[in-house]
Amino acid sequence: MKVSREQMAENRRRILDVASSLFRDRGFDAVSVAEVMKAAGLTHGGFYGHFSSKDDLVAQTLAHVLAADVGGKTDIRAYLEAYLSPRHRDNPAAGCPTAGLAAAIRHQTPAARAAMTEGLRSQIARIEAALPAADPADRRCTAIGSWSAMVGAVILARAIDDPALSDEILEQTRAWIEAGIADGSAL
Amino acid sequence: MKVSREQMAENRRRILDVASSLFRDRGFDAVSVAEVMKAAGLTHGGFYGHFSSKDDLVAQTLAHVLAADVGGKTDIRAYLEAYLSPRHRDNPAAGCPTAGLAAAIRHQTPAARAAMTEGLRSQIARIEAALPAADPADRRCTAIGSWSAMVGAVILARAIDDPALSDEILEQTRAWIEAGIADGSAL
DNA sequence: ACAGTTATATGATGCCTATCATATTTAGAT
DNA sequence: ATCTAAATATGATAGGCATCATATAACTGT
Repeated sequence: MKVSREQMAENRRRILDVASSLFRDRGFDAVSVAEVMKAAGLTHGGFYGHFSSKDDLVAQTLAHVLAADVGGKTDIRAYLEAYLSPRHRDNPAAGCPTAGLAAAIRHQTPAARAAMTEGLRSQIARIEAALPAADPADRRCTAIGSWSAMVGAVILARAIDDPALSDEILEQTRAWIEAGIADGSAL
Repeated sequence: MKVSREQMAENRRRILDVASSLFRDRGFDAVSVAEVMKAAGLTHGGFYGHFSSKDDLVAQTLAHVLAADVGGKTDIRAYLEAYLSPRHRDNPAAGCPTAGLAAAIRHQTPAARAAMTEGLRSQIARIEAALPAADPADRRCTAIGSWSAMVGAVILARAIDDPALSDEILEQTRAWIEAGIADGSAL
């Protein structure tokens, strides 16, 4: 049955929200359109009223979740600690979409790749801004290197079954990044 | 038709080889059992003579490809340069299985996770050994931090559609890691 | 209030794929 | 040489899923 304009907008938002969690949690392929709709409290039929295809949902979900504004000034140490924490590693559904989905984007449509490109660009800028003042070239190098290490560490920590090694990956990567931020940095 | 014992062993090896390339290239889900067999020059029916399920193939493929011995002493600079190169980024099928598959392993069976755990452990050891002598604790920190950054950078570089930014991710991550190796390192 | 439009629901359809059954051929033992 | 068991080929089977068709109901503008 028809619903109000705002209701429909809210439904759409809810679909994108639950899709982003489900995708982060289980990957694009393992989550069916019907499952997303059900999690949003709807049935599968209405899906194509909102999106033209599952690929479209994927792309829009990425744009939605990667646009998630980060508040004001970021405390880089606190961010690092939260990002490279067991808590973040163990909660992909609520965690960083880049860590959860970046590797899968290679197999998605151009629209999805474009969304990830913009997301990455702004994330790098965000980290650059949060870094202690320094030569801008060094700041960018540090921002990119640190972000690569953060994403890589969470992916690796999630991939293995040895809790001690997994914890160590997070902890050592954090120490390594902090060391790189601490010194004057750059070659 | 039946084939010789060695022929069968070679068939099995070829299945694992082509599977490892196909999986790295397109992901576990996007590659069908029939496609793997065809690429190995066989038909789909014989598959279950070699493996008990597709999950079994995935796990054995990982063990197979992650066991790929690395030759002798590694030159860390050369390794870094090759790993963080556009060439490696653009050839996932022949590239590092960790960069290509680590993120997907979260969704695989325990056997697959176990294979990745061992692969990661030995890769860290390999990098530790290749690092310039230093306090062992620092070496381990550097090895883990660097490996996280390498894997993360290739994943990010592959995920985006802007060639310039993608190149920059690789290049800056390389510079960042080299800077970390160069100085006395560690916090 | 009414009519028409439209958001969702219910109910197909058809494809793809993992897995299984059966047939065929030939290596390997006798 | 022959017989048997094993490896692969050919040919189902069945379930899941994206997508589409049609029905229903209720918002919106008049």
